[in-house]
Amino acid sequence: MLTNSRLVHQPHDHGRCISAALTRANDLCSEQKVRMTTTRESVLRLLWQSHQPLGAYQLQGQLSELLNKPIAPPTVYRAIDFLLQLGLIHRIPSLNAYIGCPFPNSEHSNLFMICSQCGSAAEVAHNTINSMLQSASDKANFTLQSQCLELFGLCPQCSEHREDTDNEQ
Amino acid sequence: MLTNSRLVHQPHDHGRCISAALTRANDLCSEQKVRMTTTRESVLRLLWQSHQPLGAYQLQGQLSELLNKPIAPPTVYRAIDFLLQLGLIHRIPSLNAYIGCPFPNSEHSNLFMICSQCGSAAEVAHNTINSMLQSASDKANFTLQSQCLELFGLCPQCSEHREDTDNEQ
DNA sequence: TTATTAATGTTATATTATAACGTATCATTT
DNA sequence: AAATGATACGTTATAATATAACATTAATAA
Ligand SMILES: [Zn+2]
Ligand SMILES: [Zn+2]
Ligand SMILES: [Zn+2]
Ligand SMILES: [Zn+2]
Repeated sequence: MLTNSRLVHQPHDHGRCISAALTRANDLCSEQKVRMTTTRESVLRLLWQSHQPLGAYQLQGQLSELLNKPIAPPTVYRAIDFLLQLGLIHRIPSLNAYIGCPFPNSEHSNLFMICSQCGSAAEVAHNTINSMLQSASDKANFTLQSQCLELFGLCPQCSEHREDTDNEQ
Repeated sequence: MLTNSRLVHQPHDHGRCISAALTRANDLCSEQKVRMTTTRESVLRLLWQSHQPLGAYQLQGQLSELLNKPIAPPTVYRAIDFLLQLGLIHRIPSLNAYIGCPFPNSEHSNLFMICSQCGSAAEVAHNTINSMLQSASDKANFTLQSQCLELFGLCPQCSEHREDTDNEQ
């Protein structure tokens, strides 16, 4: 099992998250002979500012501020599409939002644990779950191509707070 | 494991799917002392016309035709919200679409196998997968509240056709 | 340089969903 | 039956998310 859950839900040197992500991205771009432009890198950087998924129009606003010029939706969506293609980010459909992928190279399951309180989202690559999904598909004669798994609940931090307030009552 | 996969992907007496769904719905409504109105029942019926999820505006068009009068979006969304609340239908976020739930009473996992060819969606309630997700959440100190699992690929029928055309090449 | 491709700018519009407020319908009590 | 209160629906406007189409600019190749 591969996960960034601890990082997401605990204080950490987040600068390293960001720079690691950017390094991975640049490497992947040279490898695939595609261009990491200013717009694209900025969008990726913004998505890595926090461990919370951002919507396209949130990105638009922040990008506009960052680059100090007006940015129209297509620009944002183009950058998003590019990053999605390369597997550097994911779309979280139930939130209409996007988030950086912590392990863009490895096979993984697109399983997210999304906190309904603070909005953070941790990604988990879980081999056992993956192979169960595969075998469930096989049994149903369903040719599995891709998947999108979203778990909603309370992250470790918000769970604790919730217990605290529960106890106070 | 509970699934409507066979029904969805094989020829069957679909009238029974529809009437069973409507009966379940009416029972649930009396039980919960809420009203199954014409609009609501029509929407549910439309969602059960096929085993393919429908978008809100597709529903709007079909509802308008069925009731022979103009229907505005809020009317559709109200019916959808009502049916979602009762657990009679599900929203499939990655499609922005809605589909009838084949087993609205039982505990289940909201796992869908969605055919990218024909658009059909089968629902699967898989205890083992559910408990794995629960234990993965536990391990991460994540308080699981709800989930939404979408598998994309080819349904049995479309898989066969695909093989056929593959062989022709 | 020139041609070619790739990326971005710009305008308009499609698609999905909700807010706000008025009207009608249903159920309950008098 | 009439009055009341609650629920559902009608109507208009608008928010939020996403894409189409075409012009312009920037990077790469010939
Ligand atoms: Zn971090
Ligand atoms: Zn949280
Ligand atoms: Zn059926
Ligand atoms: Zn199919």
